[in-house]
Amino acid sequence: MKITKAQSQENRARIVETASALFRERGYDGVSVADLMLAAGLTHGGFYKHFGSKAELMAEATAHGLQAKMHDYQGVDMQGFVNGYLSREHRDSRGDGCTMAALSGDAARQPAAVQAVFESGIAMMLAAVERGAMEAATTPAAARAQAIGLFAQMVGAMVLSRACPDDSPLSDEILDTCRAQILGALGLRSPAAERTVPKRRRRVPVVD
Amino acid sequence: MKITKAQSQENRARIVETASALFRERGYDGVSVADLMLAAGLTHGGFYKHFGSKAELMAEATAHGLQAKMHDYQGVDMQGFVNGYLSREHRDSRGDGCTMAALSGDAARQPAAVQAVFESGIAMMLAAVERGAMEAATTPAAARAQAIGLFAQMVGAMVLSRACPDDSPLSDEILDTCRAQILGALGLRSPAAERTVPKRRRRVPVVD
DNA sequence: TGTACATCAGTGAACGCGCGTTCACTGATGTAC
DNA sequence: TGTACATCAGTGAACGCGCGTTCACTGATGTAC
Repeated sequence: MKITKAQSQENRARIVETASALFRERGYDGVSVADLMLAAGLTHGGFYKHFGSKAELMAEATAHGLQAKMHDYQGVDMQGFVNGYLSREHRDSRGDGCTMAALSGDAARQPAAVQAVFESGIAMMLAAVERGAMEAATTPAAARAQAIGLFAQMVGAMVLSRACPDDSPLSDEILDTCRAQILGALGLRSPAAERTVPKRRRRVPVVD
Repeated sequence: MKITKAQSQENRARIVETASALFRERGYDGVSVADLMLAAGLTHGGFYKHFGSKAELMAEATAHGLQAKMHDYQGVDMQGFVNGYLSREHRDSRGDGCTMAALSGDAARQPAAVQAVFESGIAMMLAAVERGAMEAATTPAAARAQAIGLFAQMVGAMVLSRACPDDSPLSDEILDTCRAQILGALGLRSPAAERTVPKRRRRVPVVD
């Protein structure tokens, strides 16, 4: 029953990937070690040959999920990023989606190691959004502030829309409104149906 | 060992209030019925004299928490609301804070009854913010869109800042930046220390 | 108003169950010669 | 290149523990007369 070194590393990687998706779907506490190992095609006893504890895997799977998503976003422009992020598809497939939107709420109650992973994940994501916002911004500081504001709004919109029941009109409204608002602020357009999209109107400072 | 009707109702109310705070602090799954009843000063067996199941209490305690916070916000102006919401004190006291920021992430995995409570809570909150945004907005639709965008940003900022470890500079930066940005968008000022607060600069469309 | 008794909120032990983790065992791999 | 054997990833039963929920029991309340 011994296995090739390569096979073992493959198994380990599969456990991490499976855990990353399952944690996003069901939360850290919603996935047992036995559940996870079954989903990875192994028996639960072998888990501790790869990881010291479940908490250790939580940190590693979270880091993996954050980095994998960053990699997916390579080469995607701001318009595609915002449209994809604030889509119904993203809302309805937690296991494939953004780790921050899926697990930030849980992370606040997890060990410091998990929170440290989140912190660096947020920093990475903000740096990337900041780069995307640079063209429209006047200064680096303005680009960073805009990146933080935009990303906070995107995460908040996703979290709130997911807290609503299935087929909630409010859930859709939150996504659609935030998407239009963010694209408007970046000087971009929504490629999808032009809905009731109240753009933030520039207040005229002189007249009125 | 029988108790006055009034005493019993008081006990029930105390269970709901205690649960509301504990759920916000530790998440729905982080509070056991025994924990909760102990915190309410009772023994765990009596729980089922008041509630059919833990899930039933989850819905009721969530509704209570949402309504209690709405009541607290009565008569608070937008500036006070935004400053209080995006404060370190709010970030660091989950049990006393906004139910949406504390439990939206968990709600997505809870029974439909809990999600329905969240939906109406979000609707209530958005209606209130919408009223507060009306003065600065040009149309009702613009006020609603702004309310949704603002609130999503506030919730997202709180959730992300809480996912960071204690004493994280990034956690502070997220709160400070979003607070300044939102107050700026509403034409208000931050009363707290004027930090590295890059206000969103109005892009000049003609020159450059 | 006073007495007799049914009610039922609260108690605390007990239930079955799933959790994270441990452990003795297996047997193909990979190394030493 | 062939043989002998130590290694160790994977197995599956077992551990103690805490969970949500049930239940027989208690005894002051609140009602019926």
